[in-house]
Amino acid sequence: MALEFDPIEEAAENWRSAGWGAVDAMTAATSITRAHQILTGRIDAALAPVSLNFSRFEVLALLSFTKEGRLPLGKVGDRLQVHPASVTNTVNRLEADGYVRREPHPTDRRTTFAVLTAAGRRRAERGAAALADIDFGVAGMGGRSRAATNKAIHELRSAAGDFV
Amino acid sequence: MALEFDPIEEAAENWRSAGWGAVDAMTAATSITRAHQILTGRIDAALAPVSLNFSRFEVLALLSFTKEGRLPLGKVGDRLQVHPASVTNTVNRLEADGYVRREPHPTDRRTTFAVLTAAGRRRAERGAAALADIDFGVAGMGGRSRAATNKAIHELRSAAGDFV
DNA sequence: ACCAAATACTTGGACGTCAAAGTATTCGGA
DNA sequence: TCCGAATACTTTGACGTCCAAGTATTTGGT
Repeated sequence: MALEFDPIEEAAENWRSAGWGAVDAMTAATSITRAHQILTGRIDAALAPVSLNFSRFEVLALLSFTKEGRLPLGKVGDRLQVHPASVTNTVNRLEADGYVRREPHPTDRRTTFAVLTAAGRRRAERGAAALADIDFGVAGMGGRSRAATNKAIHELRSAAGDFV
Repeated sequence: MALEFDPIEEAAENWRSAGWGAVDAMTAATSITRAHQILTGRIDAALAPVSLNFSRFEVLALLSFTKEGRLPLGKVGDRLQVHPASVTNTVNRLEADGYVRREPHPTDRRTTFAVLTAAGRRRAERGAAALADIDFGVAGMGGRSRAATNKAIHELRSAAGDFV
């Protein structure tokens, strides 16, 4: 499975040879893509025994941080930065599993709340423990590297307009 | 769309308050996830006019770096680190668009080559130009940050057994 | 008060990814 | 030589994501 060489380094060499430019940018983009792939694999594996995946866990965690364990679906999408359709999908599944339930907004009938159930709150805690156990998938990355990554990506997110 | 605060920083605070631990790891994982989302969006948008996406472009680029513009499907998967089924899928699409064609291996009938066509080679070059134009999606990230990210993720990939 | 525009969510469709199973072929030890 | 194990790819199916369109409701300007 493991190659004898670093495939990203190899790609960078080829890129240079072809005179294609933006090599460091290409390397950064490819690295992030691969990192994401590694993390997703590890995280989903760690959450599977708790019958969650990262998206579902994120919703439960977000809800558990609110005062009342409830949030309009739209807010969930804003906070987690995912498409409204994805929120609907994720909440459907959480609701089917009994971790969340939908409730109408008392005055604005367009709005629906996702409300954490007791089971959902327990599930969020078990998920958090499972993720902490595997260091959120970044095992192998030193503390200094994590900080550097966070800082670098903070620049990217800022430039992308994630926040003011 | 843009929030008034950094949602990842917010999550870290909540995490800390809840006493959930591994906060820096959580932040790193979340950052990488978000970075990937930003890059994917930008890259796919840049490649759309060339009627490619990142996966398809990667295959064309990889083939164009080989001596004869051909590689067994399995090797493609190894190099790009994607599932065999994804390679089949991607090559199907490239073949339908006339950028690649399948050819049988002369001696091992289990093996199939993906062979770059002339149109495919041109398309790879246009794709590379389009990506260089947008700095592979990492615009906003300084050179120092890109290098730091590459180094940090190199650690992660190494620990994950990506190469020897 | 009215009605077009904005907002909130859901639905349906196109894709991409991976896992598991299926088919074909080659390898390697008894 | 034979046959089980390994290899290479495809197929099928479960998911997750986004976009575009559709429904319902509320806002806001006249």
